[in-house]
Amino acid sequence: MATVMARAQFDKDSILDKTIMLFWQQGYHGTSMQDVTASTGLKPGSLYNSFGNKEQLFIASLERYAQRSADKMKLVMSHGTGKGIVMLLTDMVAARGKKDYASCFIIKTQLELTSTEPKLAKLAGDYLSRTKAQYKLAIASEYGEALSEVYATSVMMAIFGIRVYGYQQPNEADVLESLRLSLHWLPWENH
Amino acid sequence: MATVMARAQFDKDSILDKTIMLFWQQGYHGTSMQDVTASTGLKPGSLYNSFGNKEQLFIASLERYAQRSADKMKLVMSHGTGKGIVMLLTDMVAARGKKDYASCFIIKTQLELTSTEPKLAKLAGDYLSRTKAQYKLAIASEYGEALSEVYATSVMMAIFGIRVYGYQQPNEADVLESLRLSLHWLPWENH
DNA sequence: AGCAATTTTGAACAAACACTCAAAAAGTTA
DNA sequence: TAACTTTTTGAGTGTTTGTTCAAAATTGCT
Repeated sequence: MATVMARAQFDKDSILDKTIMLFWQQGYHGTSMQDVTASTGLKPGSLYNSFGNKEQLFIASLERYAQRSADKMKLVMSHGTGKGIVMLLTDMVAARGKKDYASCFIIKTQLELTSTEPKLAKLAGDYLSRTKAQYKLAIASEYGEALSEVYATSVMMAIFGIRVYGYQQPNEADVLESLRLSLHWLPWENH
Repeated sequence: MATVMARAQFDKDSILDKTIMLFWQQGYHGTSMQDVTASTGLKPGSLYNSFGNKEQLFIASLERYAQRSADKMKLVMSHGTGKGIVMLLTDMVAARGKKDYASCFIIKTQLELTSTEPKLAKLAGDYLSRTKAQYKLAIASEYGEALSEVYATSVMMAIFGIRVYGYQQPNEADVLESLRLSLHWLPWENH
């Protein structure tokens, strides 16, 4: 069986990076496949030939985004659990100021699609569960098993708080001070 | 000028209560006007004659929801600021367990529509700002002006955390314990 | 160069969308 | 009851939606 085939003329990953931005900012129902063809330059036929349909394209986008988040978390946490969490939270607080701020793609998916696209929402929920499990594991090794569940819960809730509160453009120092108060067990830098 | 007119055969508010449920659960883009006619029993003509268009119907729904939230907050806080906040947060944690849990309509609106329907997202953002301002005012009178900004920020972030984390169906006791730790200055009941 | 497989094209599709409107029905006053 | 106004009806508007497909172009291999 000869392996004779023509290669695609575009890079799937760079297409996904563009659809991530669309779905992330506009949501699943708020993004049309024509938005996608306009943004990527792909014709409908190529798009469907490569990615199947809208749902599968969304799943591929979400997976790529989640993988990147997980990679970043792993990298930062290698500096130590407490220090790593402080760095991650600080980064999230800083991201809030940027223009076109769009919270977190996974969180937005969970909120938007729980009722209308439960299959996609479950995907998002699973990513969030896995993230929490990773935090718990890391926290357990540095702060002990007993506290790890409640501490991991606190971290997750703090992340959700930051990501949603970001839209309000609150004072950065106030948010950081609030986090310092809430997560007093983390090794915040003295200021 | 004689006031001669036929009265509507339905109650606007009870129609709005039904559209609130639709928009709240499915979002703006995820809800079609046909969903609305199916759910309310109204024919398209009646619907448009009474509420204008989809955007205006959504605004009316959001306003009614926000008014109810504000009323409840005012009522509960009349028992005292600290006690009131504890009661509100405890209620939110309890709501998380119910089936068809759908976070908070206002928060979901902010996340879904910031990019595609900025006018509607701004409405939601304004409600959240007003809510925070009320918390700050109440906190200032019981805990002092100096702490009120950071404490109010903490409360808002805790609310966002609870409302999003609710989808994960976490252990209720863990969430409450995490809140007790984070908002240690509130008068939590001993347990 | 020539063949076979894949990819690209873009016009076209049915379904769903937000919304309209002329005619019929119903309500209010006199 | 009659006159007047508003409301209800539901088929129908044009547009946008997600998706398809036969034909053309491109690619890899011999």
